Amino acid sequence: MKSPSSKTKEDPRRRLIDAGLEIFGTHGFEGATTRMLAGKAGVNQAAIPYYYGGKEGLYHAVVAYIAENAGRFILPVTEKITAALQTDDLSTDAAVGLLVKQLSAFIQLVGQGESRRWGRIIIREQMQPTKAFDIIYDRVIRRVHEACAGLIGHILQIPPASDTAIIRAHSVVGQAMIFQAARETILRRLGRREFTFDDIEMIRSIVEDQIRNTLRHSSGK
Amino acid sequence: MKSPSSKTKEDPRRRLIDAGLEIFGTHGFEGATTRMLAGKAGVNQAAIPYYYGGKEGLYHAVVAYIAENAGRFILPVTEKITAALQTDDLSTDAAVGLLVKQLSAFIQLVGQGESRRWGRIIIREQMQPTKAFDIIYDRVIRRVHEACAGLIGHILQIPPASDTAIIRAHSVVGQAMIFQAARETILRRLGRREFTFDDIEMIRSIVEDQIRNTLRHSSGK
DNA sequence: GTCTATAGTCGGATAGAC
DNA sequence: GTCTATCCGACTATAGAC
Repeated sequence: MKSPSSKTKEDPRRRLIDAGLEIFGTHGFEGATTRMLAGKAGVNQAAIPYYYGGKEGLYHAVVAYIAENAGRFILPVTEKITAALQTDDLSTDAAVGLLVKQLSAFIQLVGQGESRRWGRIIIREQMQPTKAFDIIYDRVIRRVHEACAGLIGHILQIPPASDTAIIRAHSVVGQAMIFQAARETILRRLGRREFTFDDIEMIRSIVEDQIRNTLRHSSGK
Repeated sequence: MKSPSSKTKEDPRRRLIDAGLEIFGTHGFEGATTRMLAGKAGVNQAAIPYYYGGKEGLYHAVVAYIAENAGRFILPVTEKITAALQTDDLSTDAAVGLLVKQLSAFIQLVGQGESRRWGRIIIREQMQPTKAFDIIYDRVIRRVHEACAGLIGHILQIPPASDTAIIRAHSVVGQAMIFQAARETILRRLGRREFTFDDIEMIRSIVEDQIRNTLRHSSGK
């Protein structure tokens, strides 16, 4: 079974993206070499300039790929939140529930083994945004953060664009992100090589705990 | 005033460390070049192999320098905690207070402008530990985490080496670390180029809030 | 102790065969 | 569309003048 003019074995473009997730994640953009990338993908080194115009073009394609996949997973919840915030008859409990739901989705995303590959790319971009960061920031990160800040503003009855709401939103989202950024340290402390299902569930429940307890007992400050 | 045989203008070793903080922080170990490092330090490129045996030797020296400075700042509180945990007549309120104090020290450390330079180095090492990570892990990170897990174990009346205590400790410390890791994103959301004093104080108070509310209302789970 | 010069390797992109 | 071969610049480390 081989279609006439589509894929002979598998699209080299796709394989380069896959290799990029691994290699850029491990070595960073500067540390990655086109030879590593081509080797991992099982294609020729000259294929990178050919298909993506160069190393940087491949990198941008990789980040866009990450944005699309992460977005497909968590943006549905985000959109539900945006809609709920516009109805104006959203109870505090419901808002807290939505926040927990958004964070749970995020933790699930971060918890799955695959995220090890692309997570490092995103954390690096968070530390030092390049042109590639705009791609994922506009498509995913900003939307999720605005939704969370919106919910927090609603719960604490403060403006969603206030510094307080923004910083609290980062604090909440950060709790989940940290298990991505400090993954190796945490695993070292736990004496494991990989998170178990129970670990993920425990992280989820701790974050839920912190959301519920913190937001319930805080005045808007 | 110039001592007979010590420093002519300023120790080139010191200047290389200083350049290393900046350059390794910006480009990572692989992305940094000896020419960048030497240029920033205002010394000759050959000075790096001469003084530190090579690029990697300089990198290790930089990480050791970070460990020492960060340790000088936060380990005093850590040691106070370790001592308090051994007395066995530590009240829950006092334990919570110590945890807040440890985190406040950490946030202050992370909040100061200088941390922008070395913070990225440490985050990178957390994501992908190299030999250099052992230096700062053993001297600082492990101690702080063990102290925090100890306090949390005490407060929640669970073993300090349990997965729950360890993960909760990471969750708490992570809340502060995220303002380092996601610094650029948060500043982008806030529309600033640098954290203000008020920002740092707000972060500190939010973390304190979360510690007090979460640990007070949680059963050990 | 600090410099210049250079050796030897490896980087990304390109030319051109097939 | 995929390969080999290669250009040329940049890399780290070293040799040796001063």
